[in-house]
Amino acid sequence: MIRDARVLRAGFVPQEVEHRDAEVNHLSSVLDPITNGEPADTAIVTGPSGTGKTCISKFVTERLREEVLDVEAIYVNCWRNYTRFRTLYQILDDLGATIDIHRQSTPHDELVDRLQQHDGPRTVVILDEVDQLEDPSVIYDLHSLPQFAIICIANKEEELFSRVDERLVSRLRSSEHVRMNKYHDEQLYDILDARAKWCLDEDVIADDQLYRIADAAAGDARLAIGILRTAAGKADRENHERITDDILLDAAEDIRAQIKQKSLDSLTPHQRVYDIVREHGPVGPSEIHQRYTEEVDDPRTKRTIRTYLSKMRQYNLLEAEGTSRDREYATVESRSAATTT
DNA sequence: GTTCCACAGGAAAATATGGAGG
DNA sequence: CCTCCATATTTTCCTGTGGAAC
Repeated sequence: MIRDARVLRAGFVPQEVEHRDAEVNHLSSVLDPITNGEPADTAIVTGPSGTGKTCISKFVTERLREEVLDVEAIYVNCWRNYTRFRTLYQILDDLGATIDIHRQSTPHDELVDRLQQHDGPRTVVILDEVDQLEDPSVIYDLHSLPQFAIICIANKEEELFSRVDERLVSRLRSSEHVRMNKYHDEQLYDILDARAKWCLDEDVIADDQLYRIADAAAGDARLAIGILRTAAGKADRENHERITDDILLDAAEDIRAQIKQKSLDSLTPHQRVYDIVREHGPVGPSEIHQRYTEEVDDPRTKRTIRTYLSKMRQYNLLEAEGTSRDREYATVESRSAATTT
């Protein structure tokens, strides 16, 4: 029943990108100078999750590599490589220039020097989730090297700009900016339909089911494809002829639970803090810490709890109201599968 | 207004953790 | 097993902010 499972996997780059012609062309035009061997500007791609930022960036660079012989593409996820050192190391590693770098004793500046001396083909560096970098100066490092074209991917441009210093802000403001919006339900349907045709046998899933997935995903393509993948996998394992509505419902729940669990897993065991906020409704920091201290063996200090809270805010698990003494934390209302009907 | 104080979050020092090499 | 080193986490110390009580 599943013809080609790759098509539904995360990170799959399709042959054709649906409904993103303008954005694809925009990004292509930024990289266009490379086809003549000239340096390209830095591009910034922003938009909410699941809008295809990573997808079109990879798509455009792959197409560029088909056109131009001498060009390399490097993809770095800054979420996983969130220090300046790691990011630079990752790039050098992909270039194959890390042979004699030992983490001891190699100063950061030498990594930049090493990149500068790199005289291979022109290289497009995709910095994904660049707003997760703890030290965004790595953008500056790369920005000054003409042999590297940079694509910065971030959720919100303001958050990106607020964290980099002045000189970089002014440079980034003048660079090309591709903004992505959430998909409409019909667009999402088209994407799902295309993937389903590729990956699944005919009649495994009905049109109206695809519509319902699109609806439940609320404009997030990654979520939508995840639901389809989970549903297809489950139907396959259980030897169903086709995807039933029950399976679909389960899959939608599974994916949401997975996403939340994934966020929770990346926190320390002291995530009890999250439970406290969930159980006691909107609540201020003092009360959180007080309750937390009572429930845990070796409590952390208030300052550390503040760090946890702000981390959970980043992960979209909590939201905060108020900026000073009036601040209260609450759990984020999870967009349920039944938001729209 | 003014004062007070809980709060946010940066910087740096202190401490825990992990992993390579003996 | 232990030691050493780098890295990761936590604590300490701190400044600036703005709501609340006066």
